[in-house]
Amino acid sequence: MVIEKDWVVVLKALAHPTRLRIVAELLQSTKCVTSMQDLLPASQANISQHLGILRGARIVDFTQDGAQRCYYVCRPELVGGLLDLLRDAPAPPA
Amino acid sequence: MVIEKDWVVVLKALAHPTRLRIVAELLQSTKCVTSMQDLLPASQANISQHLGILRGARIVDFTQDGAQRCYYVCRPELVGGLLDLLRDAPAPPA
DNA sequence: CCTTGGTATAAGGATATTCGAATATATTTT
DNA sequence: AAAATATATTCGAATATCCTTATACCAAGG
Repeated sequence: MVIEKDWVVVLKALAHPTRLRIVAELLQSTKCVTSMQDLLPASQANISQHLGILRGARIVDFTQDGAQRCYYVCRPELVGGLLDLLRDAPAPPA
Repeated sequence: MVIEKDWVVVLKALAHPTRLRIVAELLQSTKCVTSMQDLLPASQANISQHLGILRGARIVDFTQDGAQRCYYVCRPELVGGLLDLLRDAPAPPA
């Protein structure tokens, strides 16, 4: 199997607790940065930094709505599928 | 959705080109460290370190066969599923 | 027991991530 | 235009990751 460099970028972007929570929330519904502050224990600057990383991995994108940016997961099948697999993965045999 | 800390450990373990190649190879067939050296551009020590990380994430395990350790993916549905998703994921809309 | 082949670990320096603090930019409201 | 709101960026320090080198461990054969 050929490993694409892009895959590592995606995995690295998701391999952080805050970013994984962000995409999980965004899968439920699109959200602006301010409303994410109410859901996550992170500062505005930090959330914005994480969103920049997720955007760099082309996992999320946004639509501008006045001063707000409405973020959404731009590859929902991929991200949703990954979360499903992780949720349903049986614990490894001890 | 509740984000398990374990998920991040798994994602982090896979978010490295060498480790992703290791698990892709191990999905094909179990392999010992020496034979992985022929497949990957990495030193024995480095491969061993990566295997240690993958083992810490409970992604791989091994059976001892004399002096050799026969590594295998201990959660093939999870790892195989992740690779399938990445392979089939449509490029994000430009 | 000594050597050899297979694998793991320790130590170290280089590089990358992470997060807070401060600042910048853009948009709306007054 | 000034103030307030929403978001992004820059900088720096703490921390983590990565890889190389050297060394240790362990099992089998002689």
